Amino acid sequence: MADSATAWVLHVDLDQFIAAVEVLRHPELVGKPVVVGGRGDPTKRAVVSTASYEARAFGVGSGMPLRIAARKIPDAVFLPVDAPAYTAASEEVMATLRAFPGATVQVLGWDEAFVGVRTVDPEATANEIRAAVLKRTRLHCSVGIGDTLVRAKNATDLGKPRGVFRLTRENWLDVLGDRPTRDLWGIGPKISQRLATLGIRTVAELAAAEDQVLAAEFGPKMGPWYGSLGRGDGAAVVDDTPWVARGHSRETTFQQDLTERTAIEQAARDMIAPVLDDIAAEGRPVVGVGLKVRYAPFTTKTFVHKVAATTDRAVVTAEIMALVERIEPERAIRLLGVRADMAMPDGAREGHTPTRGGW
DNA sequence: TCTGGGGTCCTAGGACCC
DNA sequence: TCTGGGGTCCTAGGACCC
Repeated sequence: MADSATAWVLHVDLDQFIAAVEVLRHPELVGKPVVVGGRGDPTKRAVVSTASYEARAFGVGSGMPLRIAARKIPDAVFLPVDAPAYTAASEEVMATLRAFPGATVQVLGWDEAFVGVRTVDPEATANEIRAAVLKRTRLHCSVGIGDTLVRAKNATDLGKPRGVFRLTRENWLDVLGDRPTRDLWGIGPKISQRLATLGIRTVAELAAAEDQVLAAEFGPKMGPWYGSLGRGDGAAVVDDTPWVARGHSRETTFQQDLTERTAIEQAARDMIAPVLDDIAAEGRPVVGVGLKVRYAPFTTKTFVHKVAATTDRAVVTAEIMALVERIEPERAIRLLGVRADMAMPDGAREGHTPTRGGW
């Protein structure tokens, strides 16, 4: 009874993570506009992974084509994506979080995680975490505090950079009520547009919308789910059960569109190998395969096929190559993707949301 | 201005069965 | 000639996230 601490959800999010990692090992880049994306060549087809705050001041941000970024900042520093370096930095950050006494850590990506804690002063705990991460990794982060996962996640942006912000049932609508629904995690451009056709434009309007109305437009699960996002409701307990991948894939956008059948087949074979390596590393059988093809300029088709459980690389390869046969040979190919899905073990964590499996 | 790569989950519709 | 009701499985497509 002496313990008056209560359970809180913290959302820890590194500031400009990828750019920050690059600046750490290239100290001469401090204060410069740094743009990380693709192979670091702004004349190629690729997009920005992360831009430093200096680059963002010029209007460059994630998802923007590198060509456009180069036009906006001709003398920016362009760097290639170095996934192993970011994975290593990420593991240091996550280890720091897990070392926190009593913390439950649920990783969401390279640069963010939910942390469940019991504390009387969540702001103090958040700042202790920020200090610990900075000390061990020299990386700055921001922390959102919430009484649910959704509220903690939405709070983080309000604290950025290098800050802390708290969102609870009490202040949720005061802070976010007048904002567009697009600002919410899980509401993208398409859904916010469809919501607008129902007369729902703000977070407060979404929070007040009836499940029945939302279900009629978006389906029995997604409709009510969007309503709960508007209220910030949902899970309040951080779940650190290990995540089990559903499948693995590779996809490639060609610098020049492919038109030759043999070139397409060779590209597919080249992409299958690393997928099979990923799957072999998990030691689980393949139960489905898929193929994605983008016909230039921008029409995407997918083909999927269930297969009897197998660990035989030749069988999986043959199944995918059979899908390749369905590509229309007379059309130019801009993108090719191959995928394999694995059998799920008993007791694996269920996905809870459409946004991302596992939270 | 021209749009990456790796994931996850939901919905609609057709096939098929009883 | 007109044609039920419920259920499951599968495929294709769409939407979102980092």
